[in-house]
Amino acid sequence: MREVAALSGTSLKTVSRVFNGVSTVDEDLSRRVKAAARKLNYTPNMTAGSLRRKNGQTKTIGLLLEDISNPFSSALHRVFENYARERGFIVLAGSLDEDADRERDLVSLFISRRVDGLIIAPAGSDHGYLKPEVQAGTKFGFIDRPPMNFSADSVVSTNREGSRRAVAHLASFGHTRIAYFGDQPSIYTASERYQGFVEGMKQAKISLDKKLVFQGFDSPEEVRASVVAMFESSNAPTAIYASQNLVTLAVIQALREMKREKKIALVGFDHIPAAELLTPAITLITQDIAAMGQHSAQLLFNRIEGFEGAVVQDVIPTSLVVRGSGEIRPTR
Amino acid sequence: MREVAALSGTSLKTVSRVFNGVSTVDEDLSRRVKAAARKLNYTPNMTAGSLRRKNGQTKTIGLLLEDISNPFSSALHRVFENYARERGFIVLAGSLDEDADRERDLVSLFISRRVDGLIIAPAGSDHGYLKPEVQAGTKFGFIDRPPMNFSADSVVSTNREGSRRAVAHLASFGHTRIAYFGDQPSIYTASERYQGFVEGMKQAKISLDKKLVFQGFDSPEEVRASVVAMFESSNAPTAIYASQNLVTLAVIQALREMKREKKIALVGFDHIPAAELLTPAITLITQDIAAMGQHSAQLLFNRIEGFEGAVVQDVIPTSLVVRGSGEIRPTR
DNA sequence: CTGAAAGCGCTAACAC
DNA sequence: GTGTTAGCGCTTTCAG
Repeated sequence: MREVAALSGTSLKTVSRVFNGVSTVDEDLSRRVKAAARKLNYTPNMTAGSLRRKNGQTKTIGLLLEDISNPFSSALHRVFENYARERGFIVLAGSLDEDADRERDLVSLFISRRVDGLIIAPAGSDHGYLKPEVQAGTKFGFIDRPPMNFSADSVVSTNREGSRRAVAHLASFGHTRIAYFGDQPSIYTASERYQGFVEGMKQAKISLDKKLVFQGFDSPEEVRASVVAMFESSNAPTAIYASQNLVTLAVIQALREMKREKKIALVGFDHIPAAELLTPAITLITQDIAAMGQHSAQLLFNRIEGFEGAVVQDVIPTSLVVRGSGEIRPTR
Repeated sequence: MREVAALSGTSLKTVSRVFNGVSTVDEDLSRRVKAAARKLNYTPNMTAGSLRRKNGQTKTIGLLLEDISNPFSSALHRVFENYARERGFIVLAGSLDEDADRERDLVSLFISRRVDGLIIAPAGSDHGYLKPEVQAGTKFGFIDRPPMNFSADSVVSTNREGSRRAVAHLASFGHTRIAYFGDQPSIYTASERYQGFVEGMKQAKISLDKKLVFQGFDSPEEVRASVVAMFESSNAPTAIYASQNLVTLAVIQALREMKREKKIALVGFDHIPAAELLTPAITLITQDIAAMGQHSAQLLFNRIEGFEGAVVQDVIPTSLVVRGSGEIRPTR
C-alpha cells in the first residue's frame, strides 16, 4: 500500500480512501492510484483493515452445523451464504457431529478469528460458556435447537406439532398400532418429536405400547434390525412414524426387504431424498429449511447492524406432504 | 492482552508466549497469565497475530464450489473440513453457480481475507487472472475441472472413460439405439462426458444418431419434456445414458410418468440420492468424491507447507455400480 | 480535498 | 527465562 502511494505520488490515506470508495477523492488522483495498484498488483488486506476500523467488524459470520455435508445443514448454509453475500459478508462453517466438545472448540476457533456473528445448531446442552463472548460484542443466534442457560435469538421448527399431525394422519386412516422410531431423546429435536408422538397418541385415544417405541440408533443397520425384529414378534404394528430422515430411510429399506412397503403405513419427519420417486412415494412432515435460514439470518444481521431489541424464540411451521406411504390402511 | 499482562504482572511478550505454547515459560507465571486471561475473559486475536507472524499465514483455506448445498459440493466441503481441522485450519466456502464473474469476485474476496490456499471447482474458462496471486504467495488447487491458461495442481474424475464404460455396458446388453442426455458442452465435465459417449459408441460400432443427443437444459422440466417428446417421435431409443445427476433424476421421473421405467435401460453419471431404493434401482457411473477431496486437500496442504515440486494433474477413477436399470434388455 | 501522526493487537528480533 | 522495541497493513483523528 505504501508502494502504491509512492508510485501514484500521494499518501497512504488517499489510497485507503480510494479503495474504500470514499467520495471525497479527486477523479484524476483516484485513477492514478488504481493504475498504480494494478501495476504493483496490490490487493487490500481486509483483516488488517478491520483491526483498526471503527467497529472492528470482520464482515464474517460463523455457522456451526450438525454436518455440513448433510442436506439439512448444507441447505441452511446456502441460505446464509446468499444472505451474507448481499451484505458483503462471508461465512465460515463447521460441523459439530453431535459433539459438545467440538462445539466449544469451534466456537473459540471462530471467535479467535473475530467473527461478527455466530449461528449455532447446538450439540451441547449448556451454553452458559458463551456469556463472556456476548460482552465482547459477538452476536449469537440458534437454529434448529434452542440455547440452554443462555439467551439468544432462536429459530426452530414445530417439532411437536408436526409429530402430532403425523399421528393424527395415521390414526385417521384407522391405525391403532403405530410404532415410533427416532433418535435418542437427549437430542432436543428428537425429544420434542417423541413428546409430540405421545401427545398425538393421547389425542387419538390410542394407548401407547412401549414395545413399539425405538429410540437411539448407532447406525442404519441397527434401525433395520429393529424393524425386522419387531415384525417377527407377536405384536407387529400396522403403521410406523419415523421422526428423523436417516431413520426413515432405514425403515424404508427394512420394509422393502420384507416386502411390506405397500402394506405398512409410514410417515417420516424431515425431507428424504427422492421421496416422490419411491414406490410407494413417502408421506412426510417437512421442515421449511429456507424459511428457517432466512429468518435466522435476518435476526442475526439485525443484531450485527446494531439492533438491540428483546431476544426472540421463533417457530417455523412444518407441513404434511401426502404422497402415498402414509395413506395405506391397516391390514390384518 | 495488555491488561492481561498487567494483571499477571508480566509483559506482553510473555502473554504471547503462553498462548502460543512456547515451552520457555515458567510454570508458575504461565498459570498466573492463564488465570488473568480467564478473569478478563481474554481471547487471542488470530487475525491480528497473523499480521505480524513470520510467514503471515492465516490458517484459512478457501473453497470455491459449484453450489455448497448440492451433495457433490458439500461432500467435498466436508472432506476438506476434516483435513483442515487436523492442521488447525478453517475453511471458507462459497458457491459459484456456473458464473465466471462470481468466481472472480469470490477469489478476490477470499484473497482480501488472505487465505493461505484456495481450491476452485471453476465456473470460468480462463484463469490467467490468478497469476499475480501466485506471486503473492497464495497456493491454488483445482478440483472437478482443470484450470485453463494457468498452472496449478488439479484433481478430476475419469469423465470420458466413465462415459465409455456406460455405453459399453448398455451395448453389451444388446442396445444399439442409445440416447444421450447431458449438460451444455461449455461445461468441461459435460463436454468430456459427451466425448466419452461418442468414443464409446464408436468402439461399440454403433452409428451415432444426433436426434438422440440432448444437451443443455434450463430446468428438470425441460429434461422431462425432451424425454417425452423423444418417445413420441418415430425413432425412440431402447436405452438412455444421462451424464449428470439432476438430468438423471429428471429422466427417471419422465420414464415413470410414461410407465416405461422397467422397459428402457438407463445408466446415469454421478451419484443420485436413494438410487438403490428406486424400482428399478439405478445403475450408475460414480465418482469417488472422498478420494478426490482427500487427494486435492493433500496437494494443497503440501504446497502450503512449502512443497515446491512440479504441478500435477491427477485423475481419480470412476466406478460402474450395477443395480438394475442399466441391465434391461431392448424390447421392440 | 489531502496528509501526518498515532495506534488497532499482536509477534520478530534482540537484548538482558 | 523474560522484557523492550519496532512494525505488520491498515484506518482513525485531526490539522491543513
